[in-house]
Amino acid sequence: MPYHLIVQNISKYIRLSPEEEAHFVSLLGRQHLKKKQFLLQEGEVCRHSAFVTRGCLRGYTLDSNGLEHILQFAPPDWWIADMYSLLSQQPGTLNIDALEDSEVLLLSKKDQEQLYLDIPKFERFFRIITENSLLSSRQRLLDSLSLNAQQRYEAFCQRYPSLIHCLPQKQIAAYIGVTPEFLSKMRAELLRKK
Amino acid sequence: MPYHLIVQNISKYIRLSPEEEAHFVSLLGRQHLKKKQFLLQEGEVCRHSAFVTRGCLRGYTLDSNGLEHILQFAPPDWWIADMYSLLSQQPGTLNIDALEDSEVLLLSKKDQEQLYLDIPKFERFFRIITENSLLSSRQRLLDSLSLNAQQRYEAFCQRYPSLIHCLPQKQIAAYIGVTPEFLSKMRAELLRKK
DNA sequence: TAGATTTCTTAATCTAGATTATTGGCGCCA
DNA sequence: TGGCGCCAATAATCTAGATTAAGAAATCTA
Repeated sequence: MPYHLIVQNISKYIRLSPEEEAHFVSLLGRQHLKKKQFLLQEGEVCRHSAFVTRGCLRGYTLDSNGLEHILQFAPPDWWIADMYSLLSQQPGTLNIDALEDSEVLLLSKKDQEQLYLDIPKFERFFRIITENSLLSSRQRLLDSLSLNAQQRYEAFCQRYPSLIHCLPQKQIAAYIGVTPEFLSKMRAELLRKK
Repeated sequence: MPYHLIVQNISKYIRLSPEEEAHFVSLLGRQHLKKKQFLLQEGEVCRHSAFVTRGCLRGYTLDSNGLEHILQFAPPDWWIADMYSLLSQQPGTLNIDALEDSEVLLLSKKDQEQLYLDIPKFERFFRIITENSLLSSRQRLLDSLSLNAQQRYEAFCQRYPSLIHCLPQKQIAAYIGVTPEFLSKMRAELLRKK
């Protein structure tokens, strides 16, 4: 059963009766993704929120030069979606793919809207996780405005300690906003200091 | 009466009965701010959400070199707070001050929590405005990762057309993340092209 | 197992934007 | 009326990080 993780995730913020819990779980789809497989591609309309139960996904965009800019990594116990596209139901700009073989649970936009009406506690749940996302997004924006590349790398290491070793460096470089060459140089300098 | 603006803001997302509306309005405090006056300073605990009815506020942090980094401008009809501090009730890092003489309506954290219990529709309201904040925060993060200074300036002009003329250039420079000197140079180049 | 593909490193060169300094304009107010 | 403080413009110099290139190492694939 891959459901205990999501049930536990929700119970951090709201308390569901067994029936409510069963109803919620019945709405969830399940999808396996192979490494490099897309959950969502630029230009598509995002129709689901995804909750990761295994593996690791990433959300990124391509700029006009074809460079990848990573908005978010999603290891297990995290939610991921193209929020803009999900909310507006317009074609989005986010690509979401799997960095390794992964499994996600899917909640459709339609079911989510209905859930707000059937079990209003879910308004609270999604309000709180949206607040948390907002906090981390703002913190990252501040980091990108006020820290240099080395400080951003250190911040990344603190925030995602589990990912440093399992992720290829070019992914980390794209996340902190430098070229892989420059990250390599920084790492060499950090090593030399110790 | 400064209340019609906030009532109208809320009615975009939820429908309140006259009694609910009156109750909500009765919770609001009112504060006038002179130009340069602080609503909140670094190190304080943020105890209110503020809704701007007149003037313009800004939220910014100071980095280790004393440089200002502007997270948000808040013209009338916008909400502003140090979300991190408001949610955690820990001392925050945000400074919020008035760029011109302004008026805000204040909703205390305590009243906001109680409002969620008394009128659950407010869960929905704040979920939606938090979602919208998240969208704009992510978009700005992407801009800062993928656009150069000139493109960020153009994006700013599109997003805050009303502010371009009433704000001193150093505020705009701090927002888009360049020095005032460089903004001046870019503006000169843009003029030359036309 | 070889060959192909991707990842990481190092190094030389280049550039967007920072830093520092100087100037002039403009409002403020004693 | 003049002096003071703030703001914007310009220009010279400097630097963090990009770009380009090339080789070594690791991983995939047949």
